[in-house]
Amino acid sequence: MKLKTKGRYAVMAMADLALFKDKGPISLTDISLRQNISLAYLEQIFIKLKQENLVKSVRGAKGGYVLVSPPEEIKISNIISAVDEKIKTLNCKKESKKGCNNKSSKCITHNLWDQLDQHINSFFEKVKLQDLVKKNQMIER
Amino acid sequence: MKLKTKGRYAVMAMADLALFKDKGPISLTDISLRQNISLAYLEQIFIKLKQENLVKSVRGAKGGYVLVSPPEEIKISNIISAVDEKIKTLNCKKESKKGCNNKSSKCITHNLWDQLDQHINSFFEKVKLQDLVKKNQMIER
DNA sequence: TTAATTCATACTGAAATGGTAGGAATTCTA
DNA sequence: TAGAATTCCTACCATTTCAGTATGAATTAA
Repeated sequence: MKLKTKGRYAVMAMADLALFKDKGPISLTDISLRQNISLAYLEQIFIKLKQENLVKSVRGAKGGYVLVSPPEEIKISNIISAVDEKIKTLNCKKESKKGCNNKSSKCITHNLWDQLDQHINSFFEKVKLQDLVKKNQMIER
Repeated sequence: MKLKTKGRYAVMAMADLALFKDKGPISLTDISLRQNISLAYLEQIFIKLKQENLVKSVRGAKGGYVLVSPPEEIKISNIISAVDEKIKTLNCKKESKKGCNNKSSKCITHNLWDQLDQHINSFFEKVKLQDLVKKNQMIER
């Protein structure tokens, strides 16, 4: 079970934005350099973050991205789900795939995976962007 | 973030074993039919479960597999890790890959992922095989 | 002896992942 | 007003990983 890079990078980039939130729009070039993530890839990620209204963009030279809300209001779950990292450890319910839809309704482990999903989601719900940056506040620059 | 089939199937198969634990060795053919998992795939899975001493095998006709410990002593975490579903949402620490090993030691989100891993693992630690089967006890035969 | 099983290993098709590439649109600034 | 710095958009692509198949043993109960 692994997180995908998109989810990770999204959180890292958002944390970066939070860290530098008083410096006006932050360009993806900057984030790319600081976090060591390919620019083109970041662009794709930010399209989604923008669609979900987590960031807003400023186009043109001196442009970049800005957080829409203060870091203490942004949940990690928002970020992860924005780049569609589904926390869905199992695709059981809907699709009558192998492994579920046994003779007798739900498969034995169905509830387990449901609970796991909830468990993970609740973790991401609890943690805010602010929690990530407060320790790193003055580390760079 | 998704669980892989190997982990899922392993838990399902173990639950099946637990459900029929008083019937002597259970063949993979049976499990395959009941849980609707390919036999050959189950074989691979059980090699690992055996290596980790979660099941023991009885070879030859009328053979099959038996749980080594009672279901109330088997943690889901044991099963999952046996088939090497690593709960390692990030490969940050060791390999100096992109995303970590920034200029300044750990990446901003490093701790987050560590905590996530712990969170998930603790879930799997808490749940025992017995918890899965008790509700299904007498459902099939 | 034969059928039912576990054991072992190699192979494979398809899908997902983790990006690149290229160019267009926008806007600040010199 | 030109050019540089940016976001925006979309297509493409190379690996890797996944989820299994396939094959052929070795073992043992009946």
